[in-house]
This record gives sequence, structure tokens and C-alpha cells, in this order.
Amino acid sequence: MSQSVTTPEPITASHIRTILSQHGYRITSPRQRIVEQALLHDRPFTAEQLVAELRNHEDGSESNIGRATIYRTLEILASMDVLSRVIQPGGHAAYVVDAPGHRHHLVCSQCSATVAFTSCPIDELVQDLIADTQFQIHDHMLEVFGLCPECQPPTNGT
Amino acid sequence: MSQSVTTPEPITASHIRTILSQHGYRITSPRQRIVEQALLHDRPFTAEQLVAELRNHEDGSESNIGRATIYRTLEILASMDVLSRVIQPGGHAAYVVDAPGHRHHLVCSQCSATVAFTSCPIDELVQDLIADTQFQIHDHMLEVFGLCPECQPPTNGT
DNA sequence: ACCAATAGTGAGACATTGTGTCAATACTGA
DNA sequence: TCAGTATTGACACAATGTCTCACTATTGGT
Ligand SMILES: [Mn+2]
Ligand SMILES: [Mn+2]
Ligand SMILES: [Zn+2]
Ligand SMILES: [Zn+2]
Repeated sequence: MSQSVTTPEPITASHIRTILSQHGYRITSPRQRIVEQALLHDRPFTAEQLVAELRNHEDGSESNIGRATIYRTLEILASMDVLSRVIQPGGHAAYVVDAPGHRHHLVCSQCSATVAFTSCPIDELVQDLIADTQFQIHDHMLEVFGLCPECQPPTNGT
Repeated sequence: MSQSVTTPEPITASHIRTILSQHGYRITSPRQRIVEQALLHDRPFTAEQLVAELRNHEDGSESNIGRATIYRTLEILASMDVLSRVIQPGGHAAYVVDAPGHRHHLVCSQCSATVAFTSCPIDELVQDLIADTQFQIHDHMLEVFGLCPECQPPTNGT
């Protein structure tokens, strides 16, 4: 087996609290609820999805979390590499929970099953690009799309 | 100079008409105006940008083109590789005019200057991913972000 | 424990972006 | 020229994202 596939180490809500603190962010109740809700997902989820999920469930005791708060918090979590911003096949933005570090994702176009991988083939390319264009290169986005084994049409084995 | 950078061959409106025909699309007046407007751009532009630009200028003679038509046409052009869908640093979708073929883009985060390149470092990676995950891999998206020479802060050469 | 400073919140108005409908229109090939 | 049909555009609507601002809650210092 090559080095491509990452077995993600679990990341906990308390770990994320620590990271928030270290970055100077306050530990607030909405942020904690957002983090916990995000951690329930092992596939990409959209901001609006979380908005819906966090809208007071049957339990009328929970207060609502404002849409703006959710968008803001997701951005913060992404900036700290707790989440990754990914692009879904259709072109829409979503987030996935991630262990920290540089990751890319292989996403099933059908069911959104996601496999993170760490090998990044960009590094050598970047050197060429810098030499050719004189750009300073700060970032890149790479997403790979396909069909997971479950979603592949059965081969017609006559 | 390495092979990374593409000097784009010009693509003309009439060439695009041919491509449309070959794909079974009709040559309509709105499509021609959309194509011509798109060709004026050498940087990424959004669908809404075109909507605005095509909204009858001072010249009251031109009729309006519906928003839906513009979105539809851009998708068609992208599906024929006349345009590429790209993701801007902020995460928003845009299109760039392209010579046909497999391209990626290096985009300036500040001024959106764009350099297309053809070298794609994905191929070997894809083999590993297939072996490791059993996914069928159909597509990928790669964008590189940075600062073009013009937008780089001057080095403080004391 | 208390307090002052201030980061953070949420409601909602609003802006932007994208989709769906459908009668009317304009291409195209025959 | 004409019938068949792909395409249009207006518009309503859905979805997504941004902004504001008075109010609240967290935090570090005392
Ligand atoms: Mn990478
Ligand atoms: Mn490629
Ligand atoms: Zn799948
Ligand atoms: Zn620039």
C-alpha cells in the first residue's frame, strides 16, 4: 500500500477547545455546540446543513444559534485547520472535519464518501511555476472526484 | 524555462460557433453575445459579472438577456472546454476563457491575474489513490494561488 | 469572587447567487 | 418555406452568504 491514504486520528471537542484558546479565541457555548455538531460528520457538510441541524430540535430548551455565528465559526475552525474547506463535485463549498496538517480529499460524486490523503504532488510543480512566472505562491486547492466502491455500477460479469 | 506555462493560443468567436454546432447546439443571438462578452476577459469573471455587463448598456436597442440564459450558456461553454470553471481564492466560482484541453490556473489573490498551465502532477497520484481506495476517479480540481509580480510588496533592500 | 474591557452573539434585513417554470420565440434541417 | 423543437426571458423563488448593532458572556486581572 502506498503512502497516499491517511487513517485519520480522532480529534476531540476538548482538543478543539484547546486550539481555540491557543489562538486567542474565547470558548463560548455556541462555538462548543457548533464543534460538537461538526464532529458528528464524517463526510463533507455545508454551512447551511449545520444551520438546519442546530436549529432548536424538538427540545425547545436550546436557544437558537444565529446563522452568522455558524458561518463565522466555521471559517475560524477552517483557518485553524480543524476543518478543511472543500469543493463538492457540483462546485459548491463544504467543510470536512480533519486532523490538522496538509490534506487533500478524494470525494465520491454520488454519496460524498471522503478519503483524506496527505501526499501532495504540488511541491515540484510549484518550483517550476515560480521560476516561470515570478509569482509568490501561497496556497493551492486540490480535490479529486470519483466513485467509491459502493457506488460503482456492478460490472456485468457474464 | 520549464514546460509549465502555456502561451494561450487565441480562440475566436467564430471558432466557438463551430464548436457549438459540432456539439449540436444552435447558434443563437444571445449565445453569440455571451461568447463575445466572455472573450473580452483575460481574467476570471463570474456569471453575475456577465449578467451586469450584458444588461442593456446606454444603447437601449439591445434587448436584455435573461439571467438563466447566461448561467446556462456558461455551463455549456464550460462543458465544451471553451471556458474553465475555477475557484477564486475567496472560494467563489468563476470562469476563464481557455484554449481547449486540460488546464489548471495560477491566480493572483490580489488582482486575479491568471496564468494557465498544462502540467498536471495528478496522474501518478491517481494511480496510488485507485490502488489504495478502489475508487473510480473521474475528475479533479487544482488551483494555485499567490501574488503576481506586480502585486508583490517591494522588498526592503536597505 | 468581582469587574471592566471587549470578544462574541443573534435577529433579521439585506445582498448575492443560482434554479425552475412556462408561454412565446427563433433556429435548423428537410 | 415550414414544422418541429431547442432556446429564450421574465419572474418567482430558493439557497447561500454578508452586515449591522444593541445586547451578552467570557476572560484576565485584581
Ligand atoms: Mn497540497
Ligand atoms: Mn489536472
Ligand atoms: Zn459513493
Ligand atoms: Zn496580481
